Amino acid sequence: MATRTRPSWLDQLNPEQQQVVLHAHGPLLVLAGAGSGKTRALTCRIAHLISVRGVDPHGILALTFTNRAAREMKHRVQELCGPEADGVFAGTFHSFGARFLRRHAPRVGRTNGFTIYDDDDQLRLLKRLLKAAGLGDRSVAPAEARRLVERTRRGMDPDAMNLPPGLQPAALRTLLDRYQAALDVANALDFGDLILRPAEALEADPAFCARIQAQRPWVLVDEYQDTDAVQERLLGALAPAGGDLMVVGDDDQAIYVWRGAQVDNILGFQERRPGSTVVRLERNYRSTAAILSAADGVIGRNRNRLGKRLLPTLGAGEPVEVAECQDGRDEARQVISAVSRAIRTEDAAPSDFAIFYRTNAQSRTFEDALRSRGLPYEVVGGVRFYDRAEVKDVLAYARLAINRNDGVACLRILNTPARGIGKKARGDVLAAAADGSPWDGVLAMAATSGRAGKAVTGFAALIDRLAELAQTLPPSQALAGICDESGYADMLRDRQAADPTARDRLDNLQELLAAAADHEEAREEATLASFLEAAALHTDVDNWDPAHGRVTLMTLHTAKGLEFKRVFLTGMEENLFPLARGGAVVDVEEERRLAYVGITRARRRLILSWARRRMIHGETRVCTPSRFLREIPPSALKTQLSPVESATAEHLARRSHRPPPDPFSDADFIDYDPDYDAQDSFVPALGARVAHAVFGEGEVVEHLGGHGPKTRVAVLFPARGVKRIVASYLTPVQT
DNA sequence: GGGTGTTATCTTTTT
DNA sequence: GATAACACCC
Repeated sequence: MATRTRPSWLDQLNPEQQQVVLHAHGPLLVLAGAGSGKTRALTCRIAHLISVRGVDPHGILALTFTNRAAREMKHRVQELCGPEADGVFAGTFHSFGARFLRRHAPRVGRTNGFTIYDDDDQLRLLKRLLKAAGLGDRSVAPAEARRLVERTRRGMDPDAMNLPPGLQPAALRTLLDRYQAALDVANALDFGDLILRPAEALEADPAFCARIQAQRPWVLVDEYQDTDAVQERLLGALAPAGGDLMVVGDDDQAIYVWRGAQVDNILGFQERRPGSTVVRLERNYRSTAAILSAADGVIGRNRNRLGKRLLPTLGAGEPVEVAECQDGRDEARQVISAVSRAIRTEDAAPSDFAIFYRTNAQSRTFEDALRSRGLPYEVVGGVRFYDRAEVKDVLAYARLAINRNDGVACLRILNTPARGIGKKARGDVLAAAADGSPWDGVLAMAATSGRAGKAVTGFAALIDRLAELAQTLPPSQALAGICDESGYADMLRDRQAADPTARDRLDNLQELLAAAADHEEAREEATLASFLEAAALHTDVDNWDPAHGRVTLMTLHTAKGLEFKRVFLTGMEENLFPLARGGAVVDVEEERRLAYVGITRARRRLILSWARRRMIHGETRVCTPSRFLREIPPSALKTQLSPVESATAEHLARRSHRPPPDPFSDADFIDYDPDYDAQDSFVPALGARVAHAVFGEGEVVEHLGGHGPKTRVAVLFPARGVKRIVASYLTPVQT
């Protein structure tokens, strides 16, 4: 091997990081605790492959979950080895899938101009299909239908699912078929397709698959703990068993299990890829020892984890603080006062601060408080810019101009602004379309005389004119033309007197045009189509930049992967965090991992707040402090929690002093502590699908006795055989 | 057919 | 508290 000079940055890495960078060949699993420099190890490895081992950058594929993470990774590789890094593909799973499919569209029955249906598009389509199937009214909620679609994508069988009362497996199959057919007619693919279809295309043609593998033999995956079954399938196709696949993850930061991520991917990696190397990164370079102690105290309560240390490299730092507040407004007041005080007296900058919360609804009180104090702030997440109704409407015109068969787009703007195509005419259009696209219905209706026919003719002519714009003008000008020609901008202008939001909506359209202009700057060959794809795959955090110099407000989920000097973790109350649904906490361990993610974002200062009363769903509720507060070692806290709090959370305090059993002990049978999380356990029925964090998913084959959460059951795990387990260690698999 | 007002519903996290 | 579906009136 032609070894070039040993780069100086290699010496700045710790031995484990060096091991990652220098790893020669074969599968590599990196278990990286929070703040352990995993991105550094990842980027240095890529740089090392290129500049020392002489690997062709085009042979490197780095997959992440957000565009922001991908951009940052690429940027850092460029810093290390210069413009050579340009050849590396660093992108999200979805952007990789989209790019792959543009190139190989015919393999999945599409043309390369296919449209991407986002969540909202998917929901609208399902809603229409449900209505057409007579399941429209409350028997099957569209969101439920979407979950079922996603579940079948991950390989589940409708017959094995727990379906809502109004839906038979056969009806679900029909629905799925119609959904698929509608996507086919529309030349559209939904988010799930962007990953599933490439996997299927590769699996279907071994020679093709081998060619792709040879093109990009180096595959690196970040945040591996959040991959789902389909993503794992894609990775299986992209990297052969003994191939150079590197995955980096932290089972303690798995916060998307609710969305189908399977922690089993990371837990079972070594088994699936024999001969793999495992490296643990446990030295933390981000946070003070006090913050790490808090993080460790909380995550240590989880039973289902591989178990990692967080070794501090910094001093103890300031103790972690807990702020008790009277209500949500008081909480906002206290938090913002602390921010403002630190800026005044401690030379802190607004961008040092992050305010985290469990649900988006909590952001408002903080926004109000920040605004009245005149502090610059930025809310990241919530309603995505590209999900705002007016933005989606205008983009729907663009989509329809490019692709007349985009049914969701067509129906969305058929009568927006109002042009005389009401409920009746809309029904006629759909009837005329039959199994074809709604546009076929539009053309059929346009051929009729009468009032509706005339209106529809006008609509068809409008779309033809817009198509002309779309073909001849750059994206920003084409969109400007759409706002004008369609009458959409006029509609908003007319509404300004009556509707105070109309002004904001007009501003949003201006912002859309600006975003399109930015896109033109950034891409060599910017087209309206490429802008639409970027818009569909864009996330809110992609734009976030500490250089904006603002206080950052975001949910804990959005915070993953980021770090801040000073962090406020707010709403630390039972039922809010951990969040309860329908009166019960669904998965405490996942909530706890979320708390762990939040705590470990903080570099220097961490303040947790809780309110005695809080408005929830429009009514004031009395709250008790989160059990997670109790789980922080008292030695890491500035002030001890008051006795009142411990009285209200007595049972939580009691259980929190018991060490969790080791989930990896060799004992075939795991002992049960009745006080521990009893309220979160359930007793699965015979034949029920259940999940175990270590063994994965299985089926209950026998009841072995015991009562309530103590019930012991035998579970058949496809990969591991039959295990006898106490029910409380199992979670139901939603079907 | 369209626009307005009312009611009902449901509130998590998102590539 | 906010939004969406719904009913009613023009």
